[in-house]
Amino acid sequence: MEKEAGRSRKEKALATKTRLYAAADALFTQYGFDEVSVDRIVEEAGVAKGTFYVHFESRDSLLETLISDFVERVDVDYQAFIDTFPPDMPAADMLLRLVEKIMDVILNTIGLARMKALYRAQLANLSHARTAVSYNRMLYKTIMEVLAKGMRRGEFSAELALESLANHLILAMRGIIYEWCIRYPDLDLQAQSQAHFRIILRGMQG
Amino acid sequence: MEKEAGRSRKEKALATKTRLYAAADALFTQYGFDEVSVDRIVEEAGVAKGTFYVHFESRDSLLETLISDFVERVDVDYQAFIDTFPPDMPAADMLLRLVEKIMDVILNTIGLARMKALYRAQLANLSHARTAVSYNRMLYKTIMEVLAKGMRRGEFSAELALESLANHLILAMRGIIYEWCIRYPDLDLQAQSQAHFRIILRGMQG
DNA sequence: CATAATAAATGACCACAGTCGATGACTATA
DNA sequence: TATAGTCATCGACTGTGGTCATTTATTATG
Repeated sequence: MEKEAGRSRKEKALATKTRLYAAADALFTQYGFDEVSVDRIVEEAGVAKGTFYVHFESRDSLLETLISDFVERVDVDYQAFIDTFPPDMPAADMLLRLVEKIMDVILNTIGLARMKALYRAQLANLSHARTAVSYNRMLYKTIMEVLAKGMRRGEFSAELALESLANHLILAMRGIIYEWCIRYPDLDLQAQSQAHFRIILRGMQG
Repeated sequence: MEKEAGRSRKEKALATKTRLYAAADALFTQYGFDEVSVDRIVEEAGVAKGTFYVHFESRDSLLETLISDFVERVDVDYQAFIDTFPPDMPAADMLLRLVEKIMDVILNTIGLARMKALYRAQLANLSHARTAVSYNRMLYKTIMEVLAKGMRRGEFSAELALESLANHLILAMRGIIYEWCIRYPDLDLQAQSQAHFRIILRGMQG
């Protein structure tokens, strides 16, 4: 009885959270991100406003979760993408192609509005530790793999640690994307990212 | 009469705007940035709320202006700082020292809160074209100068245009600062920026 | 000088994010 | 079964950024 009943209570709570999540997801997709209020979400989910804040820290944090989930789902493709390259392709070239692919996804699937909202939410966050790092762990892993391959072939300077290199690349990507967000439409994301990464990869080579 | 009277009207308007600006500046400095509401600002300035929006597009835009002005005032130093270097110092070293100085100012003078607020405001902006680019024109000019010196000495690859190089450096700086903002306190701004710029500058060398 | 045009200033108003004490359905214990 | 405790839920409430029709003071025109 203890477990049965206990689960039932938590189950209901989880169901409520899921309803809120689903409602928000649907509304955000249908309308913009700035167009959907918490009031509208709770109305759609059929719960009171206070309930929202039982399950989510804030509107921004829900937004962050939604987008992170979305991005994570997309991220899975990258590994498969890398596997289509000829094995003798230089790691630097692989990374350039990977960056091109990522920017393509950002341009055509994620979009400016979502990206801006995500970056803004992350800046608003006070307890970011988890989210900011984890939302593209998959990507990080993929980059590491390519770097390791290049390292084995002696394509990169041995002075720098693998993780350090990966961090620099991720950091650079975020930098370019941020710049794109605040300068749109004056910055060509593809051209700029390719040029920037060519410089960075050159600087990493042995 | 036309000019006299006309000026009088605009003078009053300007005086009101200045009062708002000064009140906001004082309040923002005294309390945090997130702690000061428009209501509080207009109360301090002794005007109605609507008046605020006659003179400023939004709270964020005022914030942006305030911080930009602050940053611009600080920027002036950089030129003088550069001039203290021995003339034969490699341009790359100069830039590394410059970056160190800038990050020092960000860490010890501007601070995390202001920086976060600025970056968030820029992401919220819809008509960014001017601000985002202009708020560190002085810095841009300084970097260009150092780059030009290095270029003349053949320290950088001739393939890349001067402006393009400067843009990459500015972009990288913003990227690191953004990363610092969202990962604080897990990221050492000085160490990370030095390492990152070493890579980039290496990638730019001929 | 009277009157029309202009634009700065106003403050009631709105929608919104987020809070918190109250409520009552469920669970654990006797 | 009775009782005490817990916790998801509620919704009225607060403070916020931003709007807008209206008022008020100044300038241009007859």
